[in-house]
Amino acid sequence: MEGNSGGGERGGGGGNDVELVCKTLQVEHKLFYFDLKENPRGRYLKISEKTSATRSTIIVPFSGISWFLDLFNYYVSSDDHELSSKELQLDTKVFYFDIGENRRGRFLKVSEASVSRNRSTIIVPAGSTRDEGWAAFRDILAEINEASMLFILPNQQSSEPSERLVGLSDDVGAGFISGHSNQPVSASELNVDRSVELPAQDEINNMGVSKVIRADQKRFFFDLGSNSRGHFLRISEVAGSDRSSIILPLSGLKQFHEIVGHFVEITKDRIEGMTGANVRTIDPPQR
DNA sequence: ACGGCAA
Repeated sequence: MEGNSGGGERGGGGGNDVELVCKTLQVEHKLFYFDLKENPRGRYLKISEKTSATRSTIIVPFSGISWFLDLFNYYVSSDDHELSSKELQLDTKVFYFDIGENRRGRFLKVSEASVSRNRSTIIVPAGSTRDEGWAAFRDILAEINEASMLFILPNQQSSEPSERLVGLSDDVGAGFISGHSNQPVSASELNVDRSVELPAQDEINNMGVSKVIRADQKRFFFDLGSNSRGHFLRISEVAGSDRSSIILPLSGLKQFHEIVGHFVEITKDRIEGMTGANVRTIDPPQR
């Protein structure tokens, strides 16, 4: 997309990265490009704002896409002028969302700040009626978020530690993790020793929330835990004396939920009438 | 076709 003529980009410019999804949106006289891209390091969403004279780009880590969607939903659906600024921290990057207004109207400024690069910013006009500029932007994010699920790999979250979600400055909706309650996890803690597997059985410090479900002959245990590298959900399949687990960093939990919802949706005529009646809360495991 | 941000 974006008329990459000549192929001059190389060495970190992302010019050779594979484009998975490309969309454009015009809001007033601005053109926004949304490119979901992939390279050997992982996936990311590039959002560019193009006017006749200028171009500005932000790079959203894959794990941040659904947070962007939620934040735009917040700015679209919240009432009038009680909108506050928000911060979204994604490992090494922080995104700042700020409302502004001038004689051309209201706008949402989204700034990306990272240690290595200059701050870059895009500005999304609210639009004249019902925030339709923001709503259209939100709709594109929703489409990309939806489409990204079709590309996701089982390893996506845990294989991309640089995209680990750290926290959000403020609660803006039911789906948000409140990063300031309990013990916020610092980025430095999360970045320690990336080469090691996330948890070990004996360093699990459970947080008192466990569930078990029975499906046919299998039992699945869901346990929250944490270690020096952060919080995670462990899902264990237990059959006889064998137990195998997957470890899901909390940064991946939201997308995990959305993907499960996707499969519930497309299989709903086959699972109709199967309730969650055999789900019960159990005592937390002892260490 | 605007034009914001902010170095």
